[in-house]
This record gives sequence, C-alpha cells and structure tokens, in this order.
Amino acid sequence: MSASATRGQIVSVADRLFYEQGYEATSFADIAAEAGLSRGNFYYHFKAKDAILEAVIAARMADTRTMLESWEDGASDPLERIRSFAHIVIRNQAKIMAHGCPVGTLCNELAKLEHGAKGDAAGVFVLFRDWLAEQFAALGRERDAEALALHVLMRSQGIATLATALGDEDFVRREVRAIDQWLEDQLPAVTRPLQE
Amino acid sequence: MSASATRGQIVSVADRLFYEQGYEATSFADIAAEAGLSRGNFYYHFKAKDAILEAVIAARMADTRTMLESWEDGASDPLERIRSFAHIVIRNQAKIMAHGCPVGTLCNELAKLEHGAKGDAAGVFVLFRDWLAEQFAALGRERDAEALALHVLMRSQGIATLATALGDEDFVRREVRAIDQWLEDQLPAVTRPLQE
DNA sequence: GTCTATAATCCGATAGAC
DNA sequence: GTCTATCGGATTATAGAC
Repeated sequence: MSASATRGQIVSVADRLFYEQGYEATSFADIAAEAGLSRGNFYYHFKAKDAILEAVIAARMADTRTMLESWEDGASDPLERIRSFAHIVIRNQAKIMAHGCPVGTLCNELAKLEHGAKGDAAGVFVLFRDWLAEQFAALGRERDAEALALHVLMRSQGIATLATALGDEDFVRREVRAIDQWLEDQLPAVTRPLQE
Repeated sequence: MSASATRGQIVSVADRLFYEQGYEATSFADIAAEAGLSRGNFYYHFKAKDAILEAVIAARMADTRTMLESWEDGASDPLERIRSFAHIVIRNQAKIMAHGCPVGTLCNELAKLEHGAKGDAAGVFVLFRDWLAEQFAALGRERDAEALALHVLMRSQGIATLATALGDEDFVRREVRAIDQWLEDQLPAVTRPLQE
C-alpha cells in the first residue's frame, strides 16, 4: 500500500478508537491491529502518539467543514441550517449515548492530561460556533450572533453529556424540541438580548 | 495512623487526582506519593483500583448530599435553592475551566472505558436531579418537575464543557444569567411574591 | 514500506518481613 | 498497618533485516 493510503487508514482507525475508547486508553497496538499492520511499521508514518492525535484533529476539522457545507447546500434557510446542527444529537443518538460527543469528550480528556493539543481540539467547536453565528447573523441577529451560537453549542453539549450518563432517550428528544422552540422564539424582529 | 484514617486519606487524594487527571491517568504511585505511603501498603486498604473508584464515588455521593442539605438550610425559597445549584459553575469556575465538571467528565471517561461503575458515577446526577425536581415541585410545577430539573442539569453541563474547551469567562457569566432568567420565566404567576 | 525483535519504562497486583 | 522487593504484563519507542 502507498504511504499516504496507509497513513489515511491509520488516521481513520485512530479517529474512531480515540472516540470510542478515549485517547489515552487507545494504544498503538489497538490501532495497528485494526489497521492491519505491525506496531513497528507505525513509526514510519507517525513518530509519536501526539502526531497521530494532531492528524486525527486535522481530519475532524476537515470532516466538520464538509458537514457544514452539506448543511449549507441542503437548506438555504438559516433557521433550517441551525436545526440541522441541533438535530445531530438525535441522528447520532446511539453513538452519543455510548461514547459522548467526540469534540466535548476529547477536549475534556486533553484538559485533564494538560495536553497542548486541547486548543486544537477545541478548534472544531470554533468552527461550529462561527458557522452558527453566520446563520444567526443572516437571521438579523448580527449583534449577538456569537452569543446565540454558543448558546446552541452549550445546549447540545449538555444534552450529549446527560445522554451518556443517564441514557434517557425521552430526555434527548424533549431537549432537542426545546431547542427548536427556543430557535423560533429568537426569530421575530424583536431584538431580545440573551442576557439580563 | 489508624486504618480508617489512612483509608480516608487515600480516598481524599484519589478523589482530587481522579478529578484533576482523570481516573485512568492516575496511577497507584500517584495516589500513594501524595497520600504519603508506599505502593505496597495500598493493597491493605483497597484490593483493586476499581475499589478505590467505588469509594471515591461513594464519598462524592455523601459530599453532594451534604451540599444539598446546606443549600436547603441556606434558603427556604425553592427558587433561591435552585439558583444555589446554577451558580456552582461560577463559584468553581477556575477548577471547571481546568478540569471540567467532576461528575460529567467521570461519567464520560467511564463510558468510554465501558466501566461498570458508570451507573454509580451517574448516581450523583440522579441526586441533583431529584433534589432539583423537589424544588420545582415546591414551586407548583409537580407535573414536569423532573423534566425541568434535567433541563437545569443539562445547561450546567453544557456550560462546564464549553468553559473547559474555550475558557471564556464572559460566556459562563452570560449563560448563568440566562438560567436565572429562564427560572423566573418558569414561575407560575400565582406563586410569584408580591412586590411592595 | 513493512516486518521482527527488543529496549526501557510503567502499570496493577502480590508476597512476605517487621 | 506499613514497609521493601518483585512478578507478569502492557506500553511507547527504537534498531535493523528484508
């Protein structure tokens, strides 16, 4: 296999295992076994575990950009686009209940490890935040677009964490509906600030 | 030192290190060093790492019950009691930005490890949920008390996760204010105190 | 590019002296 | 109850054959 193909295979497997098992709990042997190559061959492609993590984060950034573009292509209405985001927790419910949100759980783990890549991992949140803020701005909420974006992100993270801990499907559906309701309440030309 | 005192010392140190570094990343050597005893002596008090985890979770359950009682003693108004909970993320802001919410991050880690104690760890969430539901019931929201309780829990978890990832203090303050505002919007008009 | 073999380290856990 | 010494296994990482 070519070097780039093998490298891509490693990143793909590592991406999934880091999500399912966590970064530290995933060993080189785990990745090598599922990627179908020996441990020794690993160091030809990645000299250290940190390097794989950076490649996985870069891949997630690229995947996220692709997903955001597909939501833009799928709906011209900014409100519908924001709903596309809010409904991830339902579409990926089974995975989230088993392993949480890939972004939130990785940031939490890297924070505890005091790993320098925490900021890189949080970059996926920044991608979502800025994209959501664009949609809110398009809805006429330019002034507090970023605050509204972070509010939606916050709720999706809270839902994911409690879904993992408690495994309550009704709770997930109910809270996603509450986001939909909240979104519509933001719609009217009335400029209602989030705070105060 | 007596056995129970040493055991308590181990649990206290393990509690803090599990929070700061994570469960798996904390070794027996780490705990032993900070508790001031040898690795070998460990197994007199805890025969396995799982046993320490269970003791830590039991200690957190007890601490949480104590905290809930102190909030009950500190305020007779259920709304004020709920605010006591919502404001944890501000009181513990520095720790949360560094290591996340102790309950949420532990549940996430145990979920990825497929560790049987995940349900026990989630028991702290259940304590908070039931206590919050009691307060909402006392405010006249008996019918949806549990859903309201989970909503508050969800928001505090979302705030904690984003605070850890992004380190934005303004975001934390703004979202706690938004919870306060939401709380007042939940009050049935009849139970609202007369202004004078 | 891929492999085997192995070094060096750390882990959880045990045995036994005191 | 506390200690030292140590086992067996897993881990990251390297060296070198092919």
